[in-house]
Amino acid sequence: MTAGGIPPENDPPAVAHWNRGVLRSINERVLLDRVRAAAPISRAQLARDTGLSKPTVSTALDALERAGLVRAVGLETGARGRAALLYEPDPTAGYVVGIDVGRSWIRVAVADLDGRLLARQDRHNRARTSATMLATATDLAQTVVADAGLTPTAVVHTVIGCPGVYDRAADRIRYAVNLPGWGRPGLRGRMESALGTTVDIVNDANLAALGEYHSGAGVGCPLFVYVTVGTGLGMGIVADGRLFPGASGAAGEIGFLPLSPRPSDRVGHGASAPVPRRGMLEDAVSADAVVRGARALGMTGPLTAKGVFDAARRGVEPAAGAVRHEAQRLAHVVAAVTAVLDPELVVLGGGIGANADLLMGPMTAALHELTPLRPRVAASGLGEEAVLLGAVATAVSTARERVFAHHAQG
Amino acid sequence: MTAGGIPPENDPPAVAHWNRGVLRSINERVLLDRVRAAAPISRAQLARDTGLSKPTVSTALDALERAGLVRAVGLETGARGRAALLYEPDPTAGYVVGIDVGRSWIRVAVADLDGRLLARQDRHNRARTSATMLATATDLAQTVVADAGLTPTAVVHTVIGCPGVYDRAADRIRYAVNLPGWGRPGLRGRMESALGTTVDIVNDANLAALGEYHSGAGVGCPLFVYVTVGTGLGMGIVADGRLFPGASGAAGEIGFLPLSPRPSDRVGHGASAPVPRRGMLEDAVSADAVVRGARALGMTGPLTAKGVFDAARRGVEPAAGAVRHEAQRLAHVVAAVTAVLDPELVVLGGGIGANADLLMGPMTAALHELTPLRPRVAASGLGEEAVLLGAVATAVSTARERVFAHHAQG
DNA sequence: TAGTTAAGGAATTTTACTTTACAAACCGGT
DNA sequence: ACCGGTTTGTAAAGTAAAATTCCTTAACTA
Repeated sequence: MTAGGIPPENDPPAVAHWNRGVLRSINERVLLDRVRAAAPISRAQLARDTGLSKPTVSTALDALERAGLVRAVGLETGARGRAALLYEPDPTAGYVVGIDVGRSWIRVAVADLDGRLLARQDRHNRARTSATMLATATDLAQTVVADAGLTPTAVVHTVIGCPGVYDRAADRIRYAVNLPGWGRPGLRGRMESALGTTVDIVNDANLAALGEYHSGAGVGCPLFVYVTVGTGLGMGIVADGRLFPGASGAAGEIGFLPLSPRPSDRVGHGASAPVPRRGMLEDAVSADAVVRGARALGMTGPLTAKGVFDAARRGVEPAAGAVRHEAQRLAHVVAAVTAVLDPELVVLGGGIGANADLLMGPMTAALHELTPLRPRVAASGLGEEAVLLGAVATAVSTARERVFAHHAQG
Repeated sequence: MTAGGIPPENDPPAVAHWNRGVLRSINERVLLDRVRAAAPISRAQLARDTGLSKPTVSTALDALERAGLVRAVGLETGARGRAALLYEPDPTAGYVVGIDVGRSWIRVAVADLDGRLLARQDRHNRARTSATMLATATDLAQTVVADAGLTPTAVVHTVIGCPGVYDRAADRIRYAVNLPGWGRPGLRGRMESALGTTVDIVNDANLAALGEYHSGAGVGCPLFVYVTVGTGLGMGIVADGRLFPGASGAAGEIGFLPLSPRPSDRVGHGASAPVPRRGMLEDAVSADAVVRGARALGMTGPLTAKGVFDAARRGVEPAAGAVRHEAQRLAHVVAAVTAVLDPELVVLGGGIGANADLLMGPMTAALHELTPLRPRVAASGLGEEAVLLGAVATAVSTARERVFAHHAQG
């Protein structure tokens, strides 16, 4: 009959069934968002806020209540007319797990859909292989879920933060130099079957950035970057509340920033490179560099970056000099990022955020000499908690989507 | 009665009039997009593609046709059954003007809503004041509109590309060092009253990036940057087809990239700066730097960047060396951008794009030594036309939105 | 206790979609 | 030339969901 032997199934419509109750879903979504934003709130107020009619609000809210997404919370009394029934989002509609797999600590937290932490535990990360680290994390997660009095099936979603760039297509982590075996493919699938939830794996600096956006120094900021300096150098970019991941998830990997050619333009003769040597800025800015700088200025003995900062705080001059130099180098990093991205705000985390009292002043001064662009600069509001809180916040967002989608379609 | 003397106007609904025919608008929008994507196309095919029913498609398409947004274009004959009436977007529903105010040329083009150029003119930019430049541009625009046989009122929107960063809030251009008087506030208002259309003012590198996205080397690419090197250094970032403007519109101003500290970490004593001198990479990479490099390698006489490239193409060794050095420096710029943004593609324009045959090889080789990230690198597909075509393409997008919105709401 | 004000809900109308049915138009074959 | 097969476009009927209108209920106020 037709060309092929098998009658070709109609191509799936470019717009999947727009008309079967989609408007209803949209309205329910709008109402749920509004309840989240202005809880506790009455049906009548919702109608005024959204422009929907009262009957529509009522039926939609009934549906949301039956689905367990919102719940009545009390009566608004004291005003003139009839008392209003107030509603709020039901945080027990689902729970999430956030995990921070750091180089020395593994932290796990459980939260409800409001983002309230119900339980958490930290454990020293002594494992040095991918398998044991994964086992520690899942074990800890199960413990914490039990601590919160939840069954594992109540958990809707898990977000794991770790160093490196997770390549979703290949299901493996790239550029995670310090975690042996961590680059083996299939990580996500293993985590999902071990935890019994969906799992997202996200770079730790990116999660920290999202954490600062949701509850730290970057709350509500439409475009900011989170820069962390510690063992290495990392950055997360948050634009309009969402991560800017780059084409392969590697946006913000400023450890790969190259060292620029000398400003003096005196090129050598022939093939002698005008670039002094190839290398990454990471070596020049990370915690080790602070120690190296302090040694070069005459400090002796067993030194750590923290020790140098503490000494500088006590007024020890070589340490203070090393700190000033670190501020200079950091200013270069921030200036480079600023020239490319033009963020409104730069949040400093990691070791830098912890020593912002010393670094911020000279850093901003150096920055102002380097570029006419003037982003606000602030210290992290969450400190070491940033990654974990970011994981939880991201998981909550995803879980909210999923719970609503399940109600609307399933 | 209520608290305040003036009864407070109800807050505008958070969701602006969801009620009145929203679903209809959405469907009409979907249909119009589909007609644009697959013209010429029949009502029956539209129904199949969108998942809407045939009657719905018919009534919506009637509305679009009455509004002048689509038009019947012929009959599909030769197939099995009844001949189908075919529709296409009506490009005469509105027209746009694109203007490229460059340092030496002012270019103007008029296009219809399909983006087809109807007329264009270029004129040498001899003006050196803001006022005369503006007068030249508006004069040229009016001429070109007349050339196209249009009345000025047929033009819906104008987009102007120029150096610098347009600050929408302050209505003035910042960082446009080479255009005296161009930073005076009120530019947009003056242009709008002079041209009788709405006007957008956009950085020229950003427009070139959009041009490459719509019809150049970056067609359909979800994340790419356009880097232009000429008198200065500029960049535009396109993510998901839209410009990434940054917090103040200055994203991509890589002329402000700082020169990094020396990689050798030997900090000096006391306050002697570890940063050799403050300065911007722009000086080290722009066209002038090519000439300086060539002189340093022994070339004499009156030199231009173009001359150096031509000489290198003829095999003159000092020139070839200068080009290699330029490629090295350019690789540093690209590596820095890549570390921050992780683009899928880097499009090279301006003088670099014109000499991609010489630069691309050594540039990518140097890039691969600087970073493990490997963005694709390509030469501009539009050359000197990029800014103008980008202005037109952007104006077409805005005009399409506006024309449809006018039909849906007005 | 009566009056005022606002909330919630029922009945009705409006809008805009789908389904079903059908006439019109085109092709190919006899 | 004409007829069956096939597809397009439209008309009529049916349905989902929202708006409008109107009414009851509940709380505070005088």
